[in-house]
Amino acid sequence: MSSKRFAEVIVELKSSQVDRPFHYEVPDHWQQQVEIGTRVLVPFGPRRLEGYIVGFSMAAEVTKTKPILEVLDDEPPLTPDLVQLAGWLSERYLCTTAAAVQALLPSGMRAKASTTLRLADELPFVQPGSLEADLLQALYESPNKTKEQLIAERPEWRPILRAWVAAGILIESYRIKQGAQVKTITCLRCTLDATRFPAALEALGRAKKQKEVLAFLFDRDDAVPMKDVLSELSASSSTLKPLLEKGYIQKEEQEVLRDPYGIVHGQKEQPLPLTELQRAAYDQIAAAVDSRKPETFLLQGVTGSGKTEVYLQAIASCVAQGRQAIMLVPEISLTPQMVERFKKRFGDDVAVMHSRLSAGEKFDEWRRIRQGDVTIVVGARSAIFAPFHSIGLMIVDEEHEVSYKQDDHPKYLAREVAMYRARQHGATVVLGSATPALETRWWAHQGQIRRIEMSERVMGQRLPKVKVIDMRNELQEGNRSMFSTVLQKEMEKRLETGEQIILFLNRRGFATFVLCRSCGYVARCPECEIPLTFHKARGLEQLRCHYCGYAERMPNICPDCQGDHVRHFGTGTQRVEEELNRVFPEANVIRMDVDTTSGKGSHAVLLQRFRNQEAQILLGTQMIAKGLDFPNVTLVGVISADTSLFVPDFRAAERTFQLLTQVAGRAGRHQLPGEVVIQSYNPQHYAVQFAKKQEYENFFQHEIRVRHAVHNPPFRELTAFTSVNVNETEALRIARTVEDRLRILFQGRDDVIILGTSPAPLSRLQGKFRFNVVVKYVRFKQVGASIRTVYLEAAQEAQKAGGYLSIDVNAQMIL
DNA sequence: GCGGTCACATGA
DNA sequence: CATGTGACCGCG
Repeated sequence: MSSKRFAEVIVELKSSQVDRPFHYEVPDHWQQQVEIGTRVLVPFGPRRLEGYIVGFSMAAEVTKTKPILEVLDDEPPLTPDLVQLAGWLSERYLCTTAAAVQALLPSGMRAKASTTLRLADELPFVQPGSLEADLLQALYESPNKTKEQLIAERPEWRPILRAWVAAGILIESYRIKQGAQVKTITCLRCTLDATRFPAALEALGRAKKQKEVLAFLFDRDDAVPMKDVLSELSASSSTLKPLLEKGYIQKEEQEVLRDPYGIVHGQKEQPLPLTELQRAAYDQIAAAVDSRKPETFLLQGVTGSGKTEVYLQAIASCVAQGRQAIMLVPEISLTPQMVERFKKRFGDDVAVMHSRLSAGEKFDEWRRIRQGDVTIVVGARSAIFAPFHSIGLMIVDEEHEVSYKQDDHPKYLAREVAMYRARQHGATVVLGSATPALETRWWAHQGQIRRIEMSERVMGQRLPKVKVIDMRNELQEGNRSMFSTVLQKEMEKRLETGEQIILFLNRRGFATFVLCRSCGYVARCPECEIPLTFHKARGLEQLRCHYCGYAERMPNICPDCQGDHVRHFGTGTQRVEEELNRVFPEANVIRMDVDTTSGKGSHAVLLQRFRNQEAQILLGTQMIAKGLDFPNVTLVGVISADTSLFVPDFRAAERTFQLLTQVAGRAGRHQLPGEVVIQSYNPQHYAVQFAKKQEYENFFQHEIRVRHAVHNPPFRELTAFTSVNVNETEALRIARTVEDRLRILFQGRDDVIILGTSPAPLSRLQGKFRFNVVVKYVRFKQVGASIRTVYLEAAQEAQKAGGYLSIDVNAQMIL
């Protein structure tokens, strides 16, 4: 045998102190089974931990070692390229390798090792009434309790347990419990062959039902699910018992995959004919996939230009080459209709991945991918980690969406992960949007990305007419309603003709805060300092904090000046609904917001009702802005374009433009011409003006100059440190430490700008103080190592101070 | 991340 | 000195 190899294992602990490989001996009987990516159970100090093999080293390099205790899977969960990806994630987003590994595997993958205890023959002598006596009694009474359970019950038993194990009074053994279980169903099989079957049937005598069951199973070659047998023959399980006892039939467990969507039966849908523009886009993408060289496209197509059909056909051509494809969509647009479209085109070659699946369902979809049962994945952000072995194409639809940035560690950006995997696999990335992220459009301008434009709508419909209403004039003219005269008139028209209306409430940031019109008092959450929002449920007027859930009654008089002019201000969907009921009492309204769509599937139900024309007006927030397509909608109203413009965020203009453009795109996608009314107190703002004309390119030209002037993306990348602590001075101190160290490290570097310590826009969340330090730099490669050092050191100090420090590399939003 | 251990305070 | 408590050490 060649010289012994030792496994380098990353243990499942998310602490920077242990974020390095540890060496373990591979027992001979596992030599064949372990490879890079294998999940193992290893001894780690006094504990047993799950870990992943990330490499091997030779004996000479190893100083200390213990043997691997267990190999946890038949097939390694991670492929070597995923191990490499985990390494990259940890470097790019400054997280531990363990955290990266966890992000790229389905939740529920984690196994739990538990320790069982058995009393040896020799019993300990214990003082009656002592801790030891209690423990001994517990061990007798519930011998199946694990060591972990006992310690959780009475922590003071821990040292006794340790002593008894050392003295040989207790014998430990461990058991592994998989997180998500492989689901099995019980099946029945006839054990008899043709020679013994007649005799057995005879022997059953007058047991008619038993004979039926036996004959039924004898006719089948395969095992049949028990519940099918019972329902088919309308037998009960008691019929089976004698057959099992006689050994004529046997039970066996068969693995099944949970399939949350089911297989779509019937004819697979055929590809649709492509327009000239679609054909041109398809040809370029398919050629890139063929070339097997990594390449990224920006597919910039106006709403209704038919991007999805291009995606579908590009995926088909990729799959035809024996390679796999990943399609990312924003979580919100991962609707049943969307999934159905893929299932209809590709049948059961498709796996679906999103956050609303149960842990078991996720695990099973993941296994279908890993085992090669499917070639296509449709999913939200994390689907970019699908464990395919040869990816040909990755599509990021609506690539500008903020939801492509993960909000906890590792705070990855799906678009970047796609581009990294493309380099690993020689794959093509397609970033699709009508309103691309400014960065993406800029990279296309610079030539790093190839841009394909689709500027015409497939059906040749005209873009909707957009009117911008200056709300300041309305107020001057004495219209105190939230609907301008124009919007109200247009709505009346639609209600008469029976056409439908979508009302969009741009509620980002400041919603319905409560303000005293006499003294300016604003009701805030005592914990978070965030303006409370007004809610009305079952006649009860309440103020609630959107971040921590705090609630109080709506005050009648101002707590500050005792005046009686306290009003809720801004506009929430509920208030618009009330106003609608007042102005148009005969109209049916469907309201969609967090309150009405919390239940599972309620989102889809409401949309279906609107589609069935059970209501003339659909009223909602961002969640109705995209992906919707209703033939009978001819009017879209935006109550106020302003709210998102004044969010303290450099992307506010971009977001507002994108939102307004998307919303406007909802109108008139079919035969009927569409109209859009945007109300604003700042109608002259360029984001509003360019959205009105649906001019992305002009908006881009304008905004890019703004970004350049103030050194914001795409000219610099932003990384944000957030120091969090219940103690304000400590939070501030850590943030200042970060700032000071960064200033020292980057002294004299004009490619780096440090924005000093400032209270975070959400300065108090859940009773904790938050301070931000933001670094702007040109190339992460040139600053990453320094930022990492500062982060690791300061994070440790923050922990000592009872708080924590988090980091967001390439932050999309500073919160 | 966390169990073990060590240094030190507290109390009789 | 026994016992409790908090910091920190090191895991292969």
